[in-house]
Amino acid sequence: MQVTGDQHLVKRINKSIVLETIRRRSPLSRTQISEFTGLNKGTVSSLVNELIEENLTFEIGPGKSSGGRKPVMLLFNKDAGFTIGIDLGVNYIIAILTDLQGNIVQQKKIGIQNDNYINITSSLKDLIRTLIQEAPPSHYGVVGIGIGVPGIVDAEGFILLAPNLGWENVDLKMILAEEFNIPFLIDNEANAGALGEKLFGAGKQTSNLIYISVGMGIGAGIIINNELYRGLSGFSGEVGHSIIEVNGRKCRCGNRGCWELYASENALFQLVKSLPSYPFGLKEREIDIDQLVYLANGGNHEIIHSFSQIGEYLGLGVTNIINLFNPELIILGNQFTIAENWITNPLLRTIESRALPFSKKRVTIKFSTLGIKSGALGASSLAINHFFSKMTVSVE
Amino acid sequence: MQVTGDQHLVKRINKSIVLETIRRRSPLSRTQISEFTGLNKGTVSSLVNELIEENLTFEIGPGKSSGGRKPVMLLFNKDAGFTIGIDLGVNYIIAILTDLQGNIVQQKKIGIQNDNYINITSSLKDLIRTLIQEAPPSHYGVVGIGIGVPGIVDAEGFILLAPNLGWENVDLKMILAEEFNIPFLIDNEANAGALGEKLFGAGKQTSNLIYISVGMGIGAGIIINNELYRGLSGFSGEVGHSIIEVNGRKCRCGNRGCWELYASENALFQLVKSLPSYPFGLKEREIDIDQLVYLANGGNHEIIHSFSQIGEYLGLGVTNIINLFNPELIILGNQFTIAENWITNPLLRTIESRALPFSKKRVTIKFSTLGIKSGALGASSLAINHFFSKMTVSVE
DNA sequence: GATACTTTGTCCAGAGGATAAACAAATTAT
DNA sequence: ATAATTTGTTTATCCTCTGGACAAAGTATC
Repeated sequence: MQVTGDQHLVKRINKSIVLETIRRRSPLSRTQISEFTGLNKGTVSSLVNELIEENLTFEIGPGKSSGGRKPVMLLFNKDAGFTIGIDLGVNYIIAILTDLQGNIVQQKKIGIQNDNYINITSSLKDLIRTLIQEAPPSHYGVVGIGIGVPGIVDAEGFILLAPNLGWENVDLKMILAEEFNIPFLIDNEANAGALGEKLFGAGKQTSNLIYISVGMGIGAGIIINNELYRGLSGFSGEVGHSIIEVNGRKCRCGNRGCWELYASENALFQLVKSLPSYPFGLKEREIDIDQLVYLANGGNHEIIHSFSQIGEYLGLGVTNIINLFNPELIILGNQFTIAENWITNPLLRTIESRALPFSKKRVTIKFSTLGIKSGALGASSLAINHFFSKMTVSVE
Repeated sequence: MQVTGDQHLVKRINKSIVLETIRRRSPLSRTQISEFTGLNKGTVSSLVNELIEENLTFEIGPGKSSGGRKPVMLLFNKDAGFTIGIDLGVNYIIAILTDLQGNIVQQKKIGIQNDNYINITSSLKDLIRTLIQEAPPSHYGVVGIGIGVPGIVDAEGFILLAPNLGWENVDLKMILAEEFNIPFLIDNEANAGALGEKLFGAGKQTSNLIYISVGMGIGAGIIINNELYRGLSGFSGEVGHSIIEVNGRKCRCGNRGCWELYASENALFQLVKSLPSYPFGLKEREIDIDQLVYLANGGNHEIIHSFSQIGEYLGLGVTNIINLFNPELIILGNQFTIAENWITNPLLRTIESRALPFSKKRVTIKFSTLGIKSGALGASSLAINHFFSKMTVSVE
């Protein structure tokens, strides 16, 4: 049984369109909505009034006249509800509270170094509890909680495998739903990141983009026609395990020559450990990407060369992605972007010399600008998307 | 300005649904359509009557009673119009005439060995002219002409590059439209093949599939959520040029270590030429894939081993595709499928040992069953799709 | 074979929502 | 002060779907 057409569907479609228009273009007047959408003035009027009753928009008073009666300007009510976005990292949890436009109103960060499963879930619950309490009063309250996980998550939010957390087959959603009666949206952190960039970051103007998350491993989130592509079981984008060297090193995934063996944070650390002057006067536990960037900035040629080498390998995989998808936009995100200055040139050089001319010509490469909160923001955007998708229909 | 909802949209949506239901499930009765779709009986009745007036369906008389009045069975009128599908190969042109269900009613094949551009377009026109004349009389006539081209084609059907034909920037659509006032749909042969498999072949039941065309080069057509994914400029799927060997052989695309250097028909020929007992008593010009399969069937171990080696490399690229897309179904098509018996085992073995467990578990690998006409059928399906898409809307 | 029950497909009144046009209110231009 | 313009609401009309009534055409049962 499918979605058939009737008057209610028509109304839902048009109400979606009006709400989307207000979300994207407010402040604006009813007449402007009518012009932008092509809907009749009367129709817009009645739909807007319903949206006002539902607390999703409100009037902020008269605007400028253009030679007649002054328009009544409408604003999207971004404070009608709030979302919580959580970036569940390997060593940390970042949790944010955002309004419906993704503005951060509250944030927490805690360390979870080598913590076990019980402690992590308990910390998660604490964070969520606190943020819910700190949420300003609003009509819809906290409408959803998004969580980005460094691992393989299926379409229902079930965590199949998160190697760096040591998790396997964890139904995080169920565990959290015991305490909180709020929709949970759990997804791979690369998927969350892609959506975040699409809604709030460098990808706002773009309907086809690929977000490449370079951290300890490599993952990718694919947005096609403004929608996240999830593949068959919801865990596409395991691009870190594509083969770029047939007889390359062994990977713990069972394969050989996987891209992330040559181009991730992990790969960088391996490389750095083999350098003559390692450990550069640092204690071993202090070797992390921030320190390495610091050393590179200080002029350490060995480190600079290492970054350059990893940057080239990064470029190889990005080239493959460009050739395969022919995307408008590639956004590089996660930890490794800290090294942007040291990897940009080798990265772009590799792409320039290797990618197919046709695809290369129109693709843009950007680094994420959402910073350290990009993962959490992406997770929030899962929740925001979910909240609006319930009241939204589109036609093709 | 977007698509807004009104009564006409409702009607179009429901008429689409009814037509789709008839196309897919006929013969069936009005009541059955009502049950399948959830539409009211009266609504179905009036929409079906319109479809009958438009010659897209017709009544074939009473069906079996299930304890009451006999239903009037409806059939999709597959002969309401016809399409022409053309596989523009490197050495040949295959042209077929099909009904609206993709049944072949007429076919032609000609050789175009090393023919120049003028001769090829003139041959194309001849073929089209002939097939139009041979089309049975019908209400809509020839509703579209699809052409699959071995090269890079943009979203408007403009041929950017077809190296094996020696074509660059050819506006084939315009050239043909001079003589024929029929919609032309021109696309990469892998895209056409993917659509063909989705509509008529091994992919009927599947909404996410990838068709990999292995001929002189390798291309792929990607179908996501029942739709062809075209990327930014309409020429995604240049998967043959993904890097699988960082410092591998030079490719004429400018890159190194491209997959198709190791896994295509071309790669096989290179490999075979380096064998000790080459040319196996054949004249050089007789070395083609059919001959090699023939020799392998005759027990030639060197050839068998070559097939096996190419099969393994094929498996490497297929593994990458599986890891990246996590598709439900992979269909291997084009010339190389002739060697199915000799490459299946090494191919599957490689995938088995290399692909990520999660993705591997649910993917199915098939060989195309549409045979030598698969390209032309795919091209026809472009035209059929176009014909119905004009009268079709869908809601999400 | 007569009667009751089922199934099919059409018809019709009613409902919901969009549209165009009329209109009132508010503002600028002359 | 009057005319013209712009905004947003109201109203009459149109379109399409829906549910229910109904006629036609079967089957099942006694």
